[in-house]
Amino acid sequence: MSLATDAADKPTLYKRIRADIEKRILTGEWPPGYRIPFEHELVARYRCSRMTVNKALSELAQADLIERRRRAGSFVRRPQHQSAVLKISDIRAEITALGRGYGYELMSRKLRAATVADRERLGVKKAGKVIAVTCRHSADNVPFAVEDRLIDLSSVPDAAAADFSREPPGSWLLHHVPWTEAEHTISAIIADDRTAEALDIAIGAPCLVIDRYTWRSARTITAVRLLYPGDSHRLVARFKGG
Amino acid sequence: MSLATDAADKPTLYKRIRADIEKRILTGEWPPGYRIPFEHELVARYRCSRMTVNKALSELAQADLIERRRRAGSFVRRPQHQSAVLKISDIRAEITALGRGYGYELMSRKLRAATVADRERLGVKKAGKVIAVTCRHSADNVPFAVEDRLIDLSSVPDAAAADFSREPPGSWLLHHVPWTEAEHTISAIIADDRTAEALDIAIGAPCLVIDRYTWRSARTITAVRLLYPGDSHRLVARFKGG
DNA sequence: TTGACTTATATGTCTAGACATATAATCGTA
DNA sequence: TACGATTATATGTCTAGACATATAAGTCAA
Repeated sequence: MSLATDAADKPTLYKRIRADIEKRILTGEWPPGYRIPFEHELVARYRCSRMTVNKALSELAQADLIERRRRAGSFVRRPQHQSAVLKISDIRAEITALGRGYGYELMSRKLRAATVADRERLGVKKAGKVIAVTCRHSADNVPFAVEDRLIDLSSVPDAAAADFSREPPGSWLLHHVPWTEAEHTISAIIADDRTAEALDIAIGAPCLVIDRYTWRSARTITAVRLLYPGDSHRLVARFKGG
Repeated sequence: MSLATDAADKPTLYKRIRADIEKRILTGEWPPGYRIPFEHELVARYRCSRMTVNKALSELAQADLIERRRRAGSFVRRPQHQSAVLKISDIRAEITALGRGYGYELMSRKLRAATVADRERLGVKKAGKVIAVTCRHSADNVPFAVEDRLIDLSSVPDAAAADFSREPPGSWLLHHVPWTEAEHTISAIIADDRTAEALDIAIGAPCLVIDRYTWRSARTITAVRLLYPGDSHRLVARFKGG
């Protein structure tokens, strides 16, 4: 179970080392917590320099497959099963990347003192000003999503000058404000009449909901709710894993 | 705009190089397509060996921030906004990680020759045997999700011996079969009567749907559809970004 | 037993070279 | 002009060292 390295081509040495270790981890031969061989042991086994095995191990550590501790060694990490990671950024980019015509429509934009509900949604305590934007994105003239967004002006004062009549707020924020953390919540709801009209679907039809909160170093930047037609839109994610 | 490196602490050199470049990319100073300095130029600028800048650039390439091309140089990549990454693995682990009591119930398990519909769903052409499993997951005795899964026995022959009466097929597969690629599709539907009964919700209530296909080196392993009560369950993802 | 000090060691970073390899650019030819 | 061969060059990988640093483990005293 350990001799055969079933590939016949010859990748570089450090990649082979990395793949060997990865396989042992993925097959469970080296379970979580297992201490993988020290660098000097791998150096002996593969007859190479330490930099070569170091590169292999560094990449495994970067991929969170192992954890490296000085003086102690390198250990197989528990797989991060419970956590879900979702990365979606910009609807305009998403649609144009699909080769479809992007359409944008500002439905309302209000600058106001934060209401209690606003403050709750943004998770801030102090009163301040916010911008509330509602808009619609479409792909090839078909409604794609409606967006309901709140921007904390005390975090993003520049946003007061943006009117979002042509550029969607998501794109604007992406280019003007670097974020450090985001949280997504996905759920499903039934379309109410207002939503149904905006998305051109029937009342009672299912909608996919994505709520996203974005922070920069513990400061809320924006909270956004995106509503997609549930039976037509699909959020596709493809990735490599282990 | 280029002198100050606002940090006062002294990280290692390659990390400083990496951070310097990353900052220029993220601020847009070096836009997508921009050719960043050659390794030998960075070597001159930072007065270090090539291996040091190579390590910095390799990590940036691994993070998909830059693309490296032999003879041509390293180029800032377009941000991968359009792509979504979703990582969900094991419902049992997910529920126990939340500190809730996990419950599992096998509703049906059938071993059969693959029907046309099965083959289509799995994306395979040859006839073969499959296992079809329907089961229910619950958290603290409340229905959490129903699972409808197809396993390709020609890819996972060992699965024939597993009866899934106690262990959910997702967990079993996770521990027995390493996968290399997965694709998720998220959508929303209205609960039909069978689903409504299994999830203990009203007919017509919204459901969150996750379809997942898993491959190992171009071979389909399994196709699974998970149905969650749309208004109660929430798929939460929190992550750091840049 | 506990706490403080010392030591051994695995990883972290770095160097100054080397050769391999893919490919952009150039040049020559049909 | 179009195509094929050559060359220059930036990256890819690797070596055999070096010193730095965090820390597990051992030592010794209170």
